[in-house]
Amino acid sequence: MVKEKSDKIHKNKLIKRNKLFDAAYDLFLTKGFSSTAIDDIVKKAGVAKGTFYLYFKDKYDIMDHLILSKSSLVIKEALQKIKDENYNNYIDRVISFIDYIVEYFKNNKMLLKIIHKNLSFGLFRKALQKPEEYKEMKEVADLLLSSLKKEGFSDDNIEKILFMVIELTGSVIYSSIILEEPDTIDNMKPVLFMMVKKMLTI
Amino acid sequence: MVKEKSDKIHKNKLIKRNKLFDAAYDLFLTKGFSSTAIDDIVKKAGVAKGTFYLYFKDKYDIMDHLILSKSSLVIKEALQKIKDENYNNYIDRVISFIDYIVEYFKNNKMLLKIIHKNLSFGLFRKALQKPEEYKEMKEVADLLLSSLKKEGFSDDNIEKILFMVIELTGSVIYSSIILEEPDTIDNMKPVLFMMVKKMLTI
Amino acid sequence: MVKEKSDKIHKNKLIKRNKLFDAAYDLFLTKGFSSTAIDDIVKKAGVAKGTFYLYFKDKYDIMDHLILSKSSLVIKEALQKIKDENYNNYIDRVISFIDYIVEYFKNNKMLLKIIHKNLSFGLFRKALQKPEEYKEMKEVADLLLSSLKKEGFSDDNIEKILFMVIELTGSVIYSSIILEEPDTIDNMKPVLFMMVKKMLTI
Amino acid sequence: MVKEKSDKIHKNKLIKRNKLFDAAYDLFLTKGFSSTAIDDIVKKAGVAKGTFYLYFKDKYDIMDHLILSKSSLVIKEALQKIKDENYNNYIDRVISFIDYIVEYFKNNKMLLKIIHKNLSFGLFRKALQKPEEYKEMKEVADLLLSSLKKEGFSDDNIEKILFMVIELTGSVIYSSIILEEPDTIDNMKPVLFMMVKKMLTI
DNA sequence: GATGAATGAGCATTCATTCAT
DNA sequence: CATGAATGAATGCTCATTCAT
Repeated sequence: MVKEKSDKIHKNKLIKRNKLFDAAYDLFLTKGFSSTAIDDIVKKAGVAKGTFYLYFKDKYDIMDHLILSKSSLVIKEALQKIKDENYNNYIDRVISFIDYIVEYFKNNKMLLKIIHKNLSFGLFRKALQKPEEYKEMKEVADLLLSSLKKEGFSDDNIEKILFMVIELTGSVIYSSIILEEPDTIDNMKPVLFMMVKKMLTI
Repeated sequence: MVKEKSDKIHKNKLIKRNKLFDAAYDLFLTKGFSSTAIDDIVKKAGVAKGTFYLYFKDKYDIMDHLILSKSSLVIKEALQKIKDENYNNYIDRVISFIDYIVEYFKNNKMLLKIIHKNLSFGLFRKALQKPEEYKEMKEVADLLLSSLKKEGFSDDNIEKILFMVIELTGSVIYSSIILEEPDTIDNMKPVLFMMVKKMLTI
Repeated sequence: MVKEKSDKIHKNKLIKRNKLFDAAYDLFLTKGFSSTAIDDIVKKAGVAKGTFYLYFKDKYDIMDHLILSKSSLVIKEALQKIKDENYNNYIDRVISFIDYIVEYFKNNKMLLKIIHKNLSFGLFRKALQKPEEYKEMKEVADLLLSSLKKEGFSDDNIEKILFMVIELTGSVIYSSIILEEPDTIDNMKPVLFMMVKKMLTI
Repeated sequence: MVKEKSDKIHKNKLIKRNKLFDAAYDLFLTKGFSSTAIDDIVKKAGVAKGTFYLYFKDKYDIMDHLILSKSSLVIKEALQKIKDENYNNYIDRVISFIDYIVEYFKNNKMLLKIIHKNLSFGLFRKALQKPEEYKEMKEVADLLLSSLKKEGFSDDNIEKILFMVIELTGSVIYSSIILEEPDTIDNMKPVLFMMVKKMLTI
């Protein structure tokens, strides 16, 4: 009886939190981050202003959670894809991984605009640090790292190189999709892949 | 006589503009951009509030000019350096260019923080588009581009590759100097150079 | 219990709104509209600045409400008077109605200054459009309209003529009371009544 | 020699003043009075800001001159028209006078918006008080007044009645042309004429 | 007379945060 | 847990006016 009740309460709490989360996501996408006031979020979520502060510290807090959640999703999907495809070649795996992310953001420009240059290694690392939630991710990520290790890259360098690949990818994706600078993403992709291949070849 | 007069006025205007410029620079460095109010800037510059709006549209406007001015300076110096050194090898030239910039920002962390990830190709291009002011820069930049061309890179790819080199460099510099992520800049440098060499080798 | 609570809150809100309303009225009367800052209003009302925007959109909004409220009051009283007096003659009714308004503003020059030429048909109509609040007004107004109709005025013309009578009265009241132009109100009144009688005679 | 010179200077002064005048007129018409800054006026006029203050006290000053100038023009034209037409009947003369003004503002809504309810007797009187400039106007106005006098109106009442006719006309013109309230000007005109006739009939 | 750079008071408006209910 | 009225500091921006040249 008591357990049921607390479950219900817990569920209700989660519902409110999610309502805020979704409302914020929608508003950040449509109005942009800085133009979205907490007032807007709570109104859209249908809760009182004070309630917001029960679940999040401030606008930046909910934004951080949003970026983490949305980016983790993409990365998760991308990792799942290369897990499913079973490439022999580790480079093809990375390229496929990158390709998935590129295509994802081609279709989600607004999200890309928001998470902007936060699409970075730091995020990647953060995602990997929540082991409970990202067990499977970690698993696949390790696969990638061990592949590179097998190829003869030094332990020290593997992480750094992966970091650079991710940063480069993030930069190109943002710049070419949002600004078409220096060219469209479709024209950049072959060059990007070429560069990534070079970077990952010993 | 008349000319002298207008010269003096013109000079005075330049002085005021620079006062605002310098004040804003100092404040952005110490307090950060978003914590700096226009009130702070004019107080530090010793001019009236309205004067600010005589020279700049708003805080973002002065920031843009600041980023462009400060970054141009670094790039100019770096280009001058590789011009002076007369390398035979075009890759060495690029590496030397990057090295200068890395070292510069190692000693100017606050500036780096401010111009953040604006240290990018877009900026580079902007600087090159002010021909009157950046004649020498253009000259050396062309040298670099022609070197790559000579090496057999296709016209189409040269710009894209250079873009990626710059973006990667910018990302690594920012991340490693400010966040020491994934490692310190000194530990990242050799790997960065390695990657850049790979990217620029046909 | 719950009802009591919400009643209390509702009451408090009304009190705050009225405080702002009264403060604005006082200030508009003494300092004039354009010289009154929102700062002045909230200071006088003893509430925070933000509170103002909880109840009114801006200075013009509170002004509109003020004009409507104050003018409705006068019109209401004037209508009540002619209702009480039970004239046989419809023209005497109108004259009496006008006379009440003239005398009212003779004793409230400051209010007249504020509502200026807003004392017009538009206002009159606005007031009549809030049926819940102005049921009695509507009732008496209809009496007036039907009187004119009975006299043989065409339906189409009744409204127009009434409009003109009101506009003329408003103009004369403002001009003669505030500017004594072209003469004092006491000297204008007989001529005004004469004109109104002519206008309402078929 | 000296005279020529001062003539030229005087001419130049007049040119500048007129430039400001025309610029202000254009801007008030297009942007509205309160949205027009002195900055806008001087920029459009092609003179320096300080120059404005050489000719006008402030924005209200130039506005007053504008209203007087533009309204005088209309009234002058209307008076000229009834002078030319040589009606026997004084009422027809007044009706024709009003008709001219109505038609004028039907085609100059923007001007009407600006001079708003300033189209009043006060203005009429002001115009008549500048004898040098408005000699002809005075002449025709006197014709009108004497006509009414001849009809048996008492000296005292003539001015008051004329005042009311003008005020009523102004109100109806503004309300019906700008707001179409309570009806369009074309529907209001016959009723207005009817009322005016009644007011002017002994 | 003419200029236009400089001024700075003045003001509306926003919005994160609190807290009594 | 939830509410939402109240707060008031913070701040960008305008614009009439002045005055040295």
